[in-house]
Amino acid sequence: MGHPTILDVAAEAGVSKSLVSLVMRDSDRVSSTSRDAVLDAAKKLGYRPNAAARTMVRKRSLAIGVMVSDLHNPFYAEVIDGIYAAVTEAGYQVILTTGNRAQEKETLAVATLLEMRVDGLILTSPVMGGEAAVEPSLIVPTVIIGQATRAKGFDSVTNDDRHGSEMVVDHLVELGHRHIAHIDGGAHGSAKSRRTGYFKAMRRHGLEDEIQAVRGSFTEEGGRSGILQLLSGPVLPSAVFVANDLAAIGVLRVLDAEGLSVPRDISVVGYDNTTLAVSRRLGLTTVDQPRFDMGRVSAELIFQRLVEGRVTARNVVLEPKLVVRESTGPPSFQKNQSE
Amino acid sequence: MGHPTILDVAAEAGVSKSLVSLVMRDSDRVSSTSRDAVLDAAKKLGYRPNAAARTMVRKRSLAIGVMVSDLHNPFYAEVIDGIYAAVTEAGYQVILTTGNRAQEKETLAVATLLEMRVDGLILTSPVMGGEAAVEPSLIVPTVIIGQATRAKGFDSVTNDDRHGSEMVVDHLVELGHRHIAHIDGGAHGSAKSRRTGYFKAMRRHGLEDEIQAVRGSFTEEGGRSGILQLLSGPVLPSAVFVANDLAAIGVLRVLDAEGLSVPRDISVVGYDNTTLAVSRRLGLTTVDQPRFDMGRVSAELIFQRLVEGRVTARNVVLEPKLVVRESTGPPSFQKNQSE
DNA sequence: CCAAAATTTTGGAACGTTCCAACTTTGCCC
DNA sequence: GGGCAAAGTTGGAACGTTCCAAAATTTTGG
Repeated sequence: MGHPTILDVAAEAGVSKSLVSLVMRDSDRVSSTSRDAVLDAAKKLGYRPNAAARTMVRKRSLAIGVMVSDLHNPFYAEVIDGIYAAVTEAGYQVILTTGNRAQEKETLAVATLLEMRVDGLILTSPVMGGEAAVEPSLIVPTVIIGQATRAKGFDSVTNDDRHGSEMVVDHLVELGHRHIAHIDGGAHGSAKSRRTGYFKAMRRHGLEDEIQAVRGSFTEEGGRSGILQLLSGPVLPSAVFVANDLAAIGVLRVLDAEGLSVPRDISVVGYDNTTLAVSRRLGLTTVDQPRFDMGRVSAELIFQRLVEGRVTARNVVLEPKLVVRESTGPPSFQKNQSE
Repeated sequence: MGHPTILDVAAEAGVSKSLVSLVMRDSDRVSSTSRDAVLDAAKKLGYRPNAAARTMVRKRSLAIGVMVSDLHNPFYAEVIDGIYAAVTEAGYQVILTTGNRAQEKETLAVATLLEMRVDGLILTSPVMGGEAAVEPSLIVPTVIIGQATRAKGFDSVTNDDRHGSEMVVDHLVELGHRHIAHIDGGAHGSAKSRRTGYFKAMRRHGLEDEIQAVRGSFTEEGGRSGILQLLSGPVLPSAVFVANDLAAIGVLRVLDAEGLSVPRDISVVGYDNTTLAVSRRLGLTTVDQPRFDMGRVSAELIFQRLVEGRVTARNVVLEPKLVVRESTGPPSFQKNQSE
């Protein structure tokens, strides 16, 4: 036969099913005699509560569902750590699914979680965009990580991309750079904010004439094509701010092949502080998003709705942090003169 | 009110609950008139099946649970891709939990899956070891990935670590190396097999006198301490085979700091072919485990038990593949003379 | 147009748990 | 030692679905 049930345990222990249920839920209104008898019987039979039955009668699962957009990107691992921390502290469980960066699979992954009747839903940078989360959010508290949104009904947690970019420019200016180029991440939401931050900071430093932004993407290839475009221009910038670490790696590869030395000939900065950035030989100066906190806060937002009954949407923006490594340094004189 | 039920849909569509159930399960013995009416009603109400109720009455969940030991390690992402491929093809769903490399959290993660009544269980290199899987496997088909085991009752999928190591030594010998050292991965299961493969291949090439194995671990620090030990010896080996890529990165960092050039002064090989290995400037020669296939085969093993009724345990060993990059080359003459 | 066959639809039981109100037992106090 | 409160225990209803046997409807064929 299959799994033993609460009734099997009750029979074995010589008590009623209700009492077994109480013991399993750790009630304090059970005599220690009965408790021991029940626990012994449960152990003997290898009893394991049936979450499906519990979920059905309680009308909640005590589980938070997380749709991870891309398991290959180590960025999310730490976000999930933060989610786990807050969720388990609240006595809930975490269930993960993944959408593999494909819209249709994401929808499926979310559907799976909703059918399981998770009590809350966290979506990490869904490709399907904020809009697709509106429907789930009608049913269950929903948080989107990494995608600011004006859509009502659900919460979001992001880092301040604009400010992060400004910090990058500030850092480079402080080192003495003036001609600072930007390879952007495309039309994506946070790519746009990073680009805006770059523009804003350049202007603030009175460097509007030095602004040079080329189109790229959040991939290695995006960085590669961006830097090739810059290299083909009349003047090489003394520093490049690339939309993310992955693209920055593409830039470094090209510079390496061209025989240009970093940071002597040109400084390079990324964004995200992924493990790629700390890779050997040359550490990449980059911007660190508070990943753990982003996860933790997301879970907390859910419990605010679940426990405290909050109903108005909240968009939490966390501060990123500049991480200076060896890929940035003062500009060389030759470069400045060639201007 | 909360989620609409099958009864709400039935009332809306003017049919019985049984008919709604039939439509939801895509039965072909439903008139198209009724089908349309039901689907319209379901859409209008935003009906979503309740997996808990379904699981309870059907006594199976149509879900395969996967305990991922470490989300930070990109190694597992591709394994999970393989699992997804096979599982979704079979019409099942994948549910993930993670144990974060902590025995107690792993147990919890597995318990969560078992309480959800998953129909199959896949554990990726559990720290808790094979033994802890014996109990679950009594209840549900269980596969362990990355840990060969003689324990009965569950299946396992591993790569042939021993053979992989032999290929590394063969490659180095072919390049002309004789003094090949090994930094091992500790007492772990696959670390032992990799070590054994190294010994075996060295003997096969008549290089037993050149054998030099030092203790390390599957971490960057393990590689670092291992190479420092070798550097402090009287003679530097002309090649080092490190237990995994992460540790190999540690080795490269130290060599870099010491001003030693790879592969001119010394060749370095890793294991696992993680993204670390393809990182910029210097590609790491390493051994690629067929990760996708490991995942796919794991899922298939489960379905063999579930569908075909297989009961005897199977331990599948897949062939790894040597990936030659720039971190290996012929030994320099000086090094050989210094012998 | 009728009977038989085929197709479509239906209500009730079951799944394993929690909740609740009610029942039984124990402990306490005068 | 009797009464009362507190503590401990209990059975039945409910949760939302699937399964099943049976009922209702439609189609077929003579």
